[in-house]
Amino acid sequence: MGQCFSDDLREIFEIWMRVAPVAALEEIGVDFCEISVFIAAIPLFRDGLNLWDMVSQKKLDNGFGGYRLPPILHFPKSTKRKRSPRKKHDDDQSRLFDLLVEVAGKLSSKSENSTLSPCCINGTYKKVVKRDLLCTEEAQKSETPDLLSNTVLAPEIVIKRQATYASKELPQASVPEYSEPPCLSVKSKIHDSAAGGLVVSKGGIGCFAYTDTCRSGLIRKSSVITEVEEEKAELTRVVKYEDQMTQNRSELNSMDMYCLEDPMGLDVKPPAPASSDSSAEVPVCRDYPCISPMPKHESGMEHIVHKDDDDNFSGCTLPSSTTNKVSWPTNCTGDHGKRRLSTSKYWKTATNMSKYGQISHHDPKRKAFLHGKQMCYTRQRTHRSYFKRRFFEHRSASTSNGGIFRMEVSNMHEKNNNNVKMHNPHGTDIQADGATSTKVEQSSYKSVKFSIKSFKIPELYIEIPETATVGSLKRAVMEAVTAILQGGLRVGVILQGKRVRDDNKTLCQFGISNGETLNSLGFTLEPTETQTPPSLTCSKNSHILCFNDAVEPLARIPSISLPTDQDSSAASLQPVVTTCPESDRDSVHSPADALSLDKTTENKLVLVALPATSVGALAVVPLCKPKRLELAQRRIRRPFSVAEVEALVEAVEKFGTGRSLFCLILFQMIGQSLVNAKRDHFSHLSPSIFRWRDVKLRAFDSAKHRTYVDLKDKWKTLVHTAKISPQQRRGEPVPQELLDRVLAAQAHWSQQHAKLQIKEEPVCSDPKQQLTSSSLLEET
DNA sequence: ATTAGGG
DNA sequence: CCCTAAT
Repeated sequence: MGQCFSDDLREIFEIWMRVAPVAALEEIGVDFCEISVFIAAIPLFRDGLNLWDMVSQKKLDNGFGGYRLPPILHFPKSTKRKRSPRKKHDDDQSRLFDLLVEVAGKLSSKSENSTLSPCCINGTYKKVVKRDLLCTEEAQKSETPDLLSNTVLAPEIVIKRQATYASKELPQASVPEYSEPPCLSVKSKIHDSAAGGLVVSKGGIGCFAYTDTCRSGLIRKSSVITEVEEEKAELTRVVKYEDQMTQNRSELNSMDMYCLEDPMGLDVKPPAPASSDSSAEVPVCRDYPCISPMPKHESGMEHIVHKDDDDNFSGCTLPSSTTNKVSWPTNCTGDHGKRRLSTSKYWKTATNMSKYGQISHHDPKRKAFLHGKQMCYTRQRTHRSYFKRRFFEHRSASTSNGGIFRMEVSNMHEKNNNNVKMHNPHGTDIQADGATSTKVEQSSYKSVKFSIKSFKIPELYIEIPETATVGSLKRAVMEAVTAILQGGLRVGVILQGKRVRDDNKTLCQFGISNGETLNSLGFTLEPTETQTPPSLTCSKNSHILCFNDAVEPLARIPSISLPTDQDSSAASLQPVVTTCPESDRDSVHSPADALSLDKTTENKLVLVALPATSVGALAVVPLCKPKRLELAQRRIRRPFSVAEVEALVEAVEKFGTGRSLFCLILFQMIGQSLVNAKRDHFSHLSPSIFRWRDVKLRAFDSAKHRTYVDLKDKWKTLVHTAKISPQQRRGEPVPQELLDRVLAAQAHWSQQHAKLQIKEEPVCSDPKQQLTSSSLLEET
C-alpha cells in the first residue's frame, strides 16, 4: 500500500518546486492542507519516503495535516488579483490541481478503508502554516512575486513558520516590513486569525483572505476525480457567483452605511405625553422629512458611526425656524457667527468617550453601565468600537459637510419655535423657551439648536403563553411600556463624560458653548424611581420600535408574570415568547431559556440624550441603569439523571470531546466562520465537527433545557466526580460503571486531543530538522 | 456559533 | 450553572 501516491507526490513535488518559489509563498499560503502535507512531506519525501508510509509511521507529526482529509477544495473569489506573471504556469497549476484532487480523493478513500475507528480520527495534526507567516526576507525583497524564481520552499522554512505560528506571535509582528499584496486585507489578520487560505484552481494558485467584506468562498467536495472537467466549469460558475455575491454584498454594505437617512423611517413622533411629571420634558423632533442634500459618500462616515450603536436615529434636521433652541450668551461661543460643528462622528465619538472614558471610574452606576456595555460590545461589535475609536482619533476640525449636517449656534433672536425645553430643576441656565431667555441681552446670546432624533426603547421581555392571542400579546407589550413610563424621568447632563451635578452653574462656566465641549455634551434620562425603568417612547409607534428597532437594551422589564412552573417538571413548563429586540425575536424559549437571555441585557436603565447624529440632533441612547437590578435569574437547576448521564457518556464515547481534528483542519482550510456557516455540509464527512454540539444534537436533542455548554459542563463534573472518592460525591449517585466509562473515554479523547497539540519538539527523524526547528523557536 | 476554562 | 475569552 506504500507506493500508492509515490508517483503522484513526486510529480506534485516537482511542480510545486517550480510553481512555488519562496517569493510567492506569501501569496500562496499553505492553509490548504494538502499543500501542507506536501510541504511537510518534503524533507521526508526527499528521503524517498512516500506519504502513506509517513502517515502510517507517524513521521509526519510535525506538519502533517491532511491525513483523512476529505477532498474538499475551496475556491474563493479571486478577482482583483493580478495573475499575469503566472499565466505561463497555468499548465503547471492545472496539473497540480488535478493531482491534488486525485491525491486527496485517494487519501480520503484510503482513510475510509482504514481500520481506524470511525469515531476516532487517528491521525496526527500539526497546525498548518498560516500564509501570514510565510513571509521571508526573500519575499520582502521581491515586490512582485516572481514565480520564475528558483527559490524553493525549503524544509527549514516550513519548520520555522510552524514554530512561529506555534508561538502565537502575531503575524504582523513577525513580518513587519512586509508589504502586503493588494489582494490581502489587513483585516483578515486582525480579526480572523483562522482566515485565509490557499486557492488551488484551474485558474492558478493564489491566496485569499477572509475579511469582513470579502468573506466569500465556497466549499466544494470533489471526491470524484473523473469529474475534474466538470469541476472546472462549475468552478468558473462558482467564482462568478462569488464575485457577484461579493459585489452585492458591497452594495449592501453601502446601503447599510448610507440608507439611514431614510426620511420615512426616521422621523419620530413626539414623545409620549406619558412622560409623567415631566421632570424632563423631552425635546422633540417633529416629523420633518429628512432630505439630505449631501452626497451619500460625504456622510457615509457618520452613518457608519450610527450603526455602531445600533442606534436607529430617527429624526431630522430641523429648519432653523422650527428648531428647538437652547440659548446661552454669545460671549461663550466665541465669535463664530454660525459655527459648523463636527457632525455625528464627533458627537458619536464623544459619546464613545463618555461611555468608556472617565465617566466610569468613580460612579458605580457608570461602572455598572460600563460593564454592561462591555458585555454588549464584546459580543459582536468589537470592530464597531474600533471604528468609533478611529473616527475619534481622526477627528479633524470642522471639515465636514455643511448642509444639514451640522449643529448650529445661531442667534437667539432668530425666530424660534421652542417646543423643546431642556428642563432644569432650577430653571436657570438651559432654557429652550426663547421668550424667557431672549430678555437677556439678545445680542450677547446665541442659541444652539438641538433636536433629539430618537429614543431608545428599553428592551422588553415579555413572557406569554404560546396559546395567548395576539391581542393579549399587544396588551402585554403595552403593559411593559407603561411600566417603563410609570417611573418618571429626570434629565441629567453629561459633559465630557462627567456628570454635571451642579445645576446652578452656567453653561459658560462649563464651557458648553465651546464647540469642543459641545461634542461631548450629552443628556441622560434617568428614572426617578429605581425599580421602574423609564422610557421615552411614543405610544403610537412604540410597538414598532419595540420589535423592530435594533436598540440597545435599556432595561429588563420584570417579566410579566405567567403561570410558568418554575419547579422542576420540565413537562409542565410552558413555552414563552420572548420579545427581544435583538436576536431572539422569533424564538421560542422555555422559560429557563428566556430567563437566561438576560445575562447580557441588564443594567441599562438610563436613557441618554447624546449628541450623536449627523444631523446635529440629539439622540437618546441608553447609558446605564441606576441600580443593578437583580441579575438575570439563574436557570433552574436540573440535576442530571442517571439516564442522562448514561446518554452523555455514550455520546461522548462516540463523538469525543472538543473539536475534532477534522474540525481543526477545516478551520485551517476555510476559516472558522465558514466552518460554522457550512458545518452541516461536513456532517457526512466526519463524525463530528463540533463535538459538543453533536453530542447535544444526537443525544439530547429533545432535552431543550440542555445546551451543549451544559453537557460540556456536566462532562467536566463527571470527570471530576469520577476522580474523587465516592465519599466526596454528592447528589444522586452515579453508577461506578458509568464513572469508569467516563474516565476511560476522557482518557482516550484527551489523548487524542493531545495529539492535536502543536508539538514543541519535532518528531521528525531528521535531526537537521530538529536543530533548525529548535533554533528557530528560540528566535521567536 | 462553539469550545475551553475559571468561578 | 454562569461568565468570558478565544476561536
